Amino acid sequence: MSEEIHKEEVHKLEAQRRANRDAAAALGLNPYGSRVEGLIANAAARALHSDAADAEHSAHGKEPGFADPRAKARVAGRVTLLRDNGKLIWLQVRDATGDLQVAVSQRDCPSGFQLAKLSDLGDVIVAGGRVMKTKTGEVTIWADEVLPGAKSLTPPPAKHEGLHDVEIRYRQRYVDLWANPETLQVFELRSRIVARVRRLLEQRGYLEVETPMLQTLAGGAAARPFVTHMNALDIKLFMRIAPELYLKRLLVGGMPKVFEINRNFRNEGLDKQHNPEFTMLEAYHAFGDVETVMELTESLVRDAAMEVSGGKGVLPFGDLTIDYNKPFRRVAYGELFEKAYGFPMTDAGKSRETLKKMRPNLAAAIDAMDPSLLVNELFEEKGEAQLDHAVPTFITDYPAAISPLTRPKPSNPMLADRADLFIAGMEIAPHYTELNDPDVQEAKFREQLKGLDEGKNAEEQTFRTFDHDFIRALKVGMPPAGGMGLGIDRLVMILTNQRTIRDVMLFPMMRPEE
RNA sequence: GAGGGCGUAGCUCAGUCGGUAGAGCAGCGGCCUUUUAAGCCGUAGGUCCGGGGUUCGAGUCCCCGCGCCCUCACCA
Repeated sequence: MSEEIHKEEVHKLEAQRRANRDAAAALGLNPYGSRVEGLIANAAARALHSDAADAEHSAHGKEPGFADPRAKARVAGRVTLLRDNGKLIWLQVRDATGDLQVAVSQRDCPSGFQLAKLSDLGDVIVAGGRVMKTKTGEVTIWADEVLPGAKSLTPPPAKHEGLHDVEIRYRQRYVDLWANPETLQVFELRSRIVARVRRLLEQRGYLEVETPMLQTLAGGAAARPFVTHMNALDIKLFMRIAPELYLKRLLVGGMPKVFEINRNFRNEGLDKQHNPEFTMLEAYHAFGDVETVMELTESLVRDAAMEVSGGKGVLPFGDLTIDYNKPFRRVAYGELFEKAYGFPMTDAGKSRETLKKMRPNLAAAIDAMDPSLLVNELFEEKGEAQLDHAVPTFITDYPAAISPLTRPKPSNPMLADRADLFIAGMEIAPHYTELNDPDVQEAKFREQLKGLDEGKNAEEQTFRTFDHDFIRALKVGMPPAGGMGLGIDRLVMILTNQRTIRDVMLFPMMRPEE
């Protein structure tokens, strides 16, 4: 590409920045910087300020042989404000810990002053000098050095507005992160939440493992997988939809407590709570049951809430104030059902009538429907709505008929040993007493496959397959176990008060540009 | 998948009834050594998302398309 053609296409604002960059280079400075020793964060530099040292400097600064007691600091960041007063330039420099003012005086720092004159908003610079306070009380580095970090050829978003355009925020997260400090804060919290979850699991003796993300069969959940191909073996592969069946194999092998925090991939729609790749914690506890893992989840969520709230355990989510200190509420599925409809879910006749009234055009289909399925239709319509969104709540005792991969309750085989945690109306974690009888599991697999012959499309046929190796593993003998799955993205949403999953994912799925 | 909203300067946004394209910030030139959304003087900047149509005339009205957002539906 010829230089002239290239220049013709360059936006005027970029051309001006290129000219400033080249002028800095002409001063003998590398506009893209190099290694710098002794950098500290802006927050740390700010903390070095001392009023006493300032006072001593103003009292005796002009005396010969004066030893300046003010701390020195060297910081680096983006230029977010730039006020040129002629022979004194004020800069605001932003790093991950916040903004800090830097003053560059022509008299006190002639070489840095030359560079400051050539700086543009958005440039990365390094500044060092004494930490002092201006007469208006702003902690400031009075520069004795200014060095280039990286030239920004791109004009930044409006300095006080920040970047509003959500599409640019997601597509160019690198701009969003520095231009909108709230964005960086969410992802710092996310990192701390995940670290805290991991630490608690380790403290409780869970071993962190990594199981295949590329699988020859995509099992462990009912979802459409992404399909890919492996050249070396010339085989079809699936991106995993869940790690469940591999983690259970590890229980068979004798690992007593395992967990994995990693990505799942589901080839389904996108909305405020769904992204095609998302992060899931799954944990399994041999010789535990649904109660064991409910207690685990409650501890994990409370612990993470403490981390985010600075120990208070109370956090806002939209209009709600959610208190994580109290024991999470537990409500039986049947209880919510009865509260919503005024009759027990065992009353199949009334259930059928009620559903027909709600969906008069589907009356024929409803007549043919299995009672437990129509109960669940009704439940999803009004049952979950009975929950208080401000109170973290486990829904327990799901009907066994809608929980095919869960053990029935020993005390009542119509109910399943399953509980789902809801916070703010969002389902964030299911819990199960896991099935470990190979014959029962095999029968469930066959039942799932059978349903496919009627009505389901060919695409679904291709990925609903029978996992023979998993049955083989269960035949070796898997201890009884409790298992749970926690949607990390949704947990982060709730704890950081973000309304959409995209705001807690650094690079959410977007349609490609052009 | 259905419905609705949005797309205008680098950024944030106005744009009335269809009548020559606007502001603030950023930029450029000038002045200024304690500014705080610095100030003052001057100045430049547009594929109005793309394509077609109606009209004497379209940012504005109509049609098609693209992207994003919202609501609903689908989805263990």
